[in-house]
Amino acid sequence: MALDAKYDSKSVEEKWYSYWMDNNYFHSEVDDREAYTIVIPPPNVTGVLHMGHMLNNTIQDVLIRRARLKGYNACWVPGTDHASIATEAKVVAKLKEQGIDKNDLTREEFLEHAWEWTHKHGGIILEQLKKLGASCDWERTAFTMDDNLSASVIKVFVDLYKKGLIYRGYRMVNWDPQAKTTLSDEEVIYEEKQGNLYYLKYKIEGSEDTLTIATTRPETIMGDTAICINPNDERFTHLKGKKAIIPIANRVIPIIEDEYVDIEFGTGCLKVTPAHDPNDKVLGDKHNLEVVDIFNDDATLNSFGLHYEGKDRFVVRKEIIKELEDLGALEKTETHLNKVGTSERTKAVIEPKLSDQWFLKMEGLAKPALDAVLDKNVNLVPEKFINTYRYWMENVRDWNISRQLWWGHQIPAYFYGDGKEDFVVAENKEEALALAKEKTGNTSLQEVDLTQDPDALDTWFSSWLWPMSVFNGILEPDNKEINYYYPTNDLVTAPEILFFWVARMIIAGYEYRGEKPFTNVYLTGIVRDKQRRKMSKSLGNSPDPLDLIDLYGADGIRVGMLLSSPAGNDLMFDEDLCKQGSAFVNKIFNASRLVLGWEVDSTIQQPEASVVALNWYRSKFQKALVELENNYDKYRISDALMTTYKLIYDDFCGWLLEMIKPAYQAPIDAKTYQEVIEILENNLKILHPFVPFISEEIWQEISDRTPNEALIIASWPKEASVDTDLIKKFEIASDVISGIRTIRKEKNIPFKETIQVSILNNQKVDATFDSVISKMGNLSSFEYVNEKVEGALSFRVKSNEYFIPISGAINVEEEIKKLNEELIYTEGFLKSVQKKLQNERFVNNAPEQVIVNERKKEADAEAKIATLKSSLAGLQA
RNA sequence: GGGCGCUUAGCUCAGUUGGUUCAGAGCACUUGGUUUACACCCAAGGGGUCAGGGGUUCGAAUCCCUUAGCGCCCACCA
Repeated sequence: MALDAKYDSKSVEEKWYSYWMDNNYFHSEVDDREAYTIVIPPPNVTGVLHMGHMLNNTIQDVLIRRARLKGYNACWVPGTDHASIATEAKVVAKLKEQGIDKNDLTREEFLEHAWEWTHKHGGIILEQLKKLGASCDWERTAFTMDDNLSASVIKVFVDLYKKGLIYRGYRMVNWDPQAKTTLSDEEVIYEEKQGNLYYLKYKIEGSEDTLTIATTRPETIMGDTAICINPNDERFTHLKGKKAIIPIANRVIPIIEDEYVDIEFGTGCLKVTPAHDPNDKVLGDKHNLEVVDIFNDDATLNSFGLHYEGKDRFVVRKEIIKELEDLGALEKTETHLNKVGTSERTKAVIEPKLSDQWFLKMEGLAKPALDAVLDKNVNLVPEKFINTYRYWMENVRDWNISRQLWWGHQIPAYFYGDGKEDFVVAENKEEALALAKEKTGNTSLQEVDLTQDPDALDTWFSSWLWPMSVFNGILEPDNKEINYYYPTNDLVTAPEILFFWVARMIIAGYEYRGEKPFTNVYLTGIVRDKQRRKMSKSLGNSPDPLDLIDLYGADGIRVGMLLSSPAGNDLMFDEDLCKQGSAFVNKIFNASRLVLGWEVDSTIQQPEASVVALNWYRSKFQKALVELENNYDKYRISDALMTTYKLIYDDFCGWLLEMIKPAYQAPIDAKTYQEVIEILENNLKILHPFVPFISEEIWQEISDRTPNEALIIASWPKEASVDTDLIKKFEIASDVISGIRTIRKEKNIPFKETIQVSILNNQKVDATFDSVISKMGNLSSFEYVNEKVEGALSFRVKSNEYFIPISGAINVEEEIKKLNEELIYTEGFLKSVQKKLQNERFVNNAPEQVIVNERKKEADAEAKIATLKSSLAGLQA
């Protein structure tokens, strides 16, 4: 049973992934075990894997694999999101390349193209996840536009409408002029941009006076319907009741008064453009102002823009300033830093726009979801996000859920007339017709008289149902799957979508099942490059994950990603971490190769050193197991990995294997071999969540396994007691070994040359690891003596003194100097401890345990000083 | 403008309710080592006045105040 000399990640990873798939280990069915469920944050159906997905899905796979080993019925549901606006934008762009304009297509034709695109590119990302080792239940792969998921969305819409929570309203919304759709507030990203503040002069009607207003948007003057001043502003008392004339347009508008105006800002005069600014809209409503919309859907000016008609808003801004300047209406221009809203998807500058849209009332819905997090029924990890979540929930505004897009779930509202209220909401046209007849009393209405609202729903209006809809829990709320798998356990996602998605899933969960959708939310950080820049396609600083997998192996990348990614902290991705990851994999491989290469001889007695070494390692393993449990409980995945890493690298490879290793080409005794194999198997179990491929490979090399015995479905190591005493004793032994090594190094004694070591006998010396010290130090003898060995090199561990007799090798001067330094330090240390103990307030106030420890330190230091002094005396004699 | 968080070794980060180890880890670095599983290795070692200042305390990286720098979220000041 020999392993190849070199670990070949590629063939190993392909082999075991197929094996796992063939044996259906990833698939979960309802059974008697406790369920452990994760639903994937569904990536865009036409997206490709990026580093963020790598991090995110590695964490999910670690959690799901560990749960599987711990005996849970682990179910990780994969799937994709139709990503309405993003996908539609891609399809529109692709059609444009082919010379096709979306506007020339019917909805049906466009959707055909979109589906074609989806079928062609859809699911690539899921195939990529398989390369990473993701153990998703692929039989459950869902898509937000699958029939039952779509039906769930429509059912929920109709239900919320019936409950009076969804309404249609004419409101100021965020308009994306590139995608030509509205967006929710969350889809608008505010960016600070250096712009200008323009001071424009408006003439006062019937006089030669002017007033000056400050604006960042001079191109909207054609939409002005008032000038507003603060009634308390004495500078403008003379303007009250007057009218102003818009330059260029020469339209007369009233000067109104409102305390909303900040006297300090700009000139204290504000132009009011109700169609293009949310604040101005509020003012307009209050003062009954006219609303003049000067933009087309693509943010070019319409006929109200006069001679600027058809030109883009930013072009007009430049041109109109020139014209105003020529007219003498531009007083001055100042630079001004302002926040510009841009579309999350298209990056276009958002235009506030008045239009009829569908909204969901959020306030009442948000309450249980807020409480759930505040009461820790849903845990956010790290907790710092609770505040952010709370603030958002407490100030949540109605959600604009309609999009002027075709790709998505079409809103189930049917119009039968031109009036604003001439519609009904129903799950299908048939029901709609019945409702319309009832509502209008017009029994002659036909299906052809009904026109479905052309708008689609916001993507997040389907993904907020995801944890329920993937188990068909909306359409069949009592089916056994939803009852079994819901609520899910952990959700692993990015903080960027805390509001978009996480908060809304919690809301939907309580509304539709009266129960949270998940118990824990692990929020990952953003993957950045070494210069702290966010990894993005446009910057070109993001490596292709598949290239990385080729280079370092999936196991290596997983380790690399996890090594430095505490929850909520950004991850500075560095390929060196992947190198470290693959080095670790290599280490595991080689250590296993060593063990599995040993020839067993059942006639050999088990050496004493092996007995104690194995006992010691089992205790270290148990200690690590406890630590792991603690790390996992707190979702400290990188700490869990580090605990495992150090156990394997240092304790298993560095110490245990060296301690039990037979001489070169010599066989090993059967008992030690059997025990080390058991240990190796336990190691593989705790390694498996992090490095699933190499661990399965070694597991299967150890012996022939049936499919029921694969590592992926093995059981987590049993907990046992930790012998802390043994661990402490070993620490002393390893210090002794280090002491011997140091002297070997200083005196240039090669390891192959055996040496003698003596130890000054005292009651405190413990002999448990003597055999190990002998072996690891390559000692010819390890003797207990009752007197100092004259003329030998010495070193001390705790209050024990060790001697290595080497003829003529001692530099007495140097030794004395060294001992003196150590003595001075120890005496100083003792003094500080004693000072503390003599301080009454310390003794009275400090807890018992602290004082006991201080006394122990005192005693140890005193003993050490005595040893040092006697050594010095010996040398000086 | 409001809120939250961060600042500990060259880098990335631990440091639980103030008290076991003159502050820890991994990586990087320095020195030495290769016929013995692995140079993707082994051994040894250097490196921090815990951002600055002040305070509370017997005792502060940890609690309080303050200054500076950085980051994130939210918000309709033209």
